Amino acid sequence: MQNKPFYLKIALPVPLPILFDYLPPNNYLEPELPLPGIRVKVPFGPRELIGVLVEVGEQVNTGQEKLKHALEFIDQTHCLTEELLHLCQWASQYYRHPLGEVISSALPKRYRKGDIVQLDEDSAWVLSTEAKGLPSDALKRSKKQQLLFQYLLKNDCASKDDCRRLEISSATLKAMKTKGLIENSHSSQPPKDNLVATILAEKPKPLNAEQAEVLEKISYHQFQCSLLEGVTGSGKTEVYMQAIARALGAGRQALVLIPEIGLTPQTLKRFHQRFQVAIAELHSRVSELERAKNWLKAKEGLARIIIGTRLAALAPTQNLGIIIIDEEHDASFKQQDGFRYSARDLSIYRASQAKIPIILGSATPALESLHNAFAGKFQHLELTRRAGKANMPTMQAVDIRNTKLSAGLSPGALEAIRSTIDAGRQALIFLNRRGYAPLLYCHACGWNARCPSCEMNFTLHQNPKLLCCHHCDTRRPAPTQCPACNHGQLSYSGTGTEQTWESMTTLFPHVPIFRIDRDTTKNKHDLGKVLEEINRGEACILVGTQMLAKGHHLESLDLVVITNTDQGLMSPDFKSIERMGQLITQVAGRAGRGEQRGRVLLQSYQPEHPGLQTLITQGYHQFAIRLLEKRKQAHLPPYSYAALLRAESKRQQNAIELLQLAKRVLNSGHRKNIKILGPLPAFIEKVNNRYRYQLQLTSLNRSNLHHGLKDIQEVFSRNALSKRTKWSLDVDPIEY
DNA sequence: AGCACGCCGACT
DNA sequence: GTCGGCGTGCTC
Repeated sequence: MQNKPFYLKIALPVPLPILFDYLPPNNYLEPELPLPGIRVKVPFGPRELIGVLVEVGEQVNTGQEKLKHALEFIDQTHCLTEELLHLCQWASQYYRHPLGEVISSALPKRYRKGDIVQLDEDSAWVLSTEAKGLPSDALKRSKKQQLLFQYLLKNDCASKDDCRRLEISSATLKAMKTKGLIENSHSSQPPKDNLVATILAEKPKPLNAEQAEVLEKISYHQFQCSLLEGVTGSGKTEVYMQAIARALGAGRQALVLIPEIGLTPQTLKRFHQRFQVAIAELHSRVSELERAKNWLKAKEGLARIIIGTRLAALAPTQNLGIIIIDEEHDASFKQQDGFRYSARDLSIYRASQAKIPIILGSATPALESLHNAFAGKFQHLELTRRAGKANMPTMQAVDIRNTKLSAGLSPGALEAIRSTIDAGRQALIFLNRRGYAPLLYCHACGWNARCPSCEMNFTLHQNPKLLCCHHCDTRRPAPTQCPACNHGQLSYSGTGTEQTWESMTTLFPHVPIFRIDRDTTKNKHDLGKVLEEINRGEACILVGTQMLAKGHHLESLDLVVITNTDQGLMSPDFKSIERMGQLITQVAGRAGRGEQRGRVLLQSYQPEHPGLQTLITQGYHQFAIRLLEKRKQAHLPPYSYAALLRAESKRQQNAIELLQLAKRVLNSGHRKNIKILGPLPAFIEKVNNRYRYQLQLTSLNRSNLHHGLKDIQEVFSRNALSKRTKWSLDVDPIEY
């Protein structure tokens, strides 16, 4: 028995920036103190909650009379590893978010509910005695059955992962089981050593000189952050995989983060084909149970590669050896609500703590990353050549001033599309606008269709004929006459994907036209199917939004037309031009991946815009250097630290007043070195009947800003208005 | 965040 | 008379 009384300091999933003190459970008589990281069930007001033990203390911060006994310890050993608990604590501080909620978002739902998750005995398939006697070509009538049969003749058993890699479906397994050819074996997998032969399922591809040089610069025995800047198609993935292989060879695990959109079956297939180690997937498409199991496999070190989206940045590991962040500039690495963390930045900190290498890869690095590379904080690695015979596409601005556009396309662009089709190749029309037209109005009285809850224009959709608000979910039937003056005809202006698609079918009646946007690819399989169809290589025209911009390999694509290039040049958000450059470069990267040189046309009303010109003539890297120079002059990130305080309320005044309060807090405190901008209305001021305002804070001194944020939170915690008004803090925002 | 408590308006 | 609107306060 313990000779001193002790108290449990517990993080609970409530939005309060404190730990709660509890007495140990009544029946707790163990001689040992409980370990931080275990889950605890506790009474909390009128309800019961699952929390995580963060500390065992001898003092309490509250009156003794308030103390309650915890109900029970759920775990025997830690649920959150020490490393992960530390990471959560750091993130809670850095992003000014309550620890309990940070921890809660690190845990899979099953764990949050207090479930005990168990791994089933790793079931593997073996041949039945009967099947062992069959001749080796016995199953030649079924390709997949034959494949597994042959595999099992050579190897004794096939695990789930093996089946997955061989692309054996559950239907095939079921069929073979019914026929009595295979059976389940509960013998656990043979322990694998770390010889390259047992890690790799296929030979690595030969590297070109650049790739080999880059790979040699990764060091494995210390913290090292490398920015791998490689043009699209330069073979970054191959570098990742070979770097991962080295970490695995040293008996360690690898964590791979990929943007939401890039996590396609094809990407996963490449990893499964290359490695014959257990791979745990962690992303929102994995079921809750499976996610909990994969999480546990990662924690136990059973999964050697953990691959997933942003949420995998908080996956537990046993002995992590390397982290890869693919497409590190991608916005999906930043959580945009609740605990607003950057999976990239969190991972960099994680790597530094674990003393391991981390690779940030992108063809279009974020300005912060480039800045860090130039400043020597990151190792800057470059891949400048496309693998194989592919060349970089040529880019060209098309002046559309005083030009008659049809379906948003200039005569020159149409001509280019026609000749691409005539040559039997494919063309992509890129426009970032779903629907038929972004504006429906009355030519007679000037009425226009507006969403009543957002005060933004409705987008006209034609099939089905609806007015849709792209900011909230409001949709309603499109009127056929003017609701204001009863004029019989309504007009529309602007062009969306639906309209472009329609015009293309009229202009090119014998050419297949594919529209690819959120409306046409509702479920995940749709996109895969269309891409498969496209990659058969026949001449066709694609009309698509951002969905098409990233990651997909389009072998026969020669021409890309970007119709509304200027969109990114006019936004008040200083980051929007950076995003525009990234998007254009990424879309352009879709073209000319085959042997044909690709061509990109950028339609613009300001073709002489210096930023656009730099991008076109000198490429993304020079474009980025130019933008960095401008940011430096304006003391904007990455040359200063930024945070955004957002407030929203049905009452406009509440949102504004709360931000004014925050402003007063900063002004009256000793936080002289924080620049305050606002309260300003958000880019879209009203969404869903709620007014949104923001206060933009920047400082040359991070700790100064940090303390300012603390002051604001401190005042808010004692303020009534802050309870009536929804507000949030965003450290290192990516959207303003 | 939840959940209880408490104080006002329009209903069977 | 009560049902339920949400403003306020508390959670070890």
